[in-house]
Amino acid sequence: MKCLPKSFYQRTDVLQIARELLGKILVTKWNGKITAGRIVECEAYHGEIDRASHAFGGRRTNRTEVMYANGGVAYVYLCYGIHHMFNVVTNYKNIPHAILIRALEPLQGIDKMLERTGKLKLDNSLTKGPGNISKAMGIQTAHTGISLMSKELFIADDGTTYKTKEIVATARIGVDYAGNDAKLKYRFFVKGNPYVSGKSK
DNA sequence: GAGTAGATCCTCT
DNA sequence: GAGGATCTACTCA
Repeated sequence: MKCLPKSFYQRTDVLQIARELLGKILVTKWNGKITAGRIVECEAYHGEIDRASHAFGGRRTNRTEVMYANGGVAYVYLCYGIHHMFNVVTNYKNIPHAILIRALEPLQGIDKMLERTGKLKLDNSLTKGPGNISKAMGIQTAHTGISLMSKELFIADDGTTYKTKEIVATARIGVDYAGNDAKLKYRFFVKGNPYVSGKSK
């Protein structure tokens, strides 16, 4: 199992990277407590030309600044005042591409995840949906901008890959406001995996 | 099982 | 001052 190199993130095709992220392992290690989960669902955000992206039209503010950094860092922000959302920044400097991690399959530190989320036992909802992932992994907005190759937070590769036919591409969730861009098939997930987030609203 | 409302706060206008 | 890349619980059927 090895940590993904900078060259994985610093590529121009965010859709390709999103596909390849499926099967990779997201690891956090706060205060020596390891939690890890396999990525089974994610969404690509296509920078300035994507109406659903925070950086649409070249919007550059304190919040989105980290998306303009070189690929390989975390972008975490608060949504609806409650949910912390974890994104992977990709591509090169000044190109605000990002991938939202939407679902994980828990692998390590499950007891820790249960403790953080206040749940009593493991079920499909533990790491289903971006808000739940951040909660279970202990990720907060304070972690925005940190490297994905650091000791506390990184994405690893254990050789797992999914075949093209095991990966499904659909429209993204919760971005109806984005007009035609809401129909883009930028959401990828592993077919039949029970941790993939369910119905959209 | 399906639909809806409420939580709750940071960010940008 | 408004609204959002969401989730959960509760109502109603």
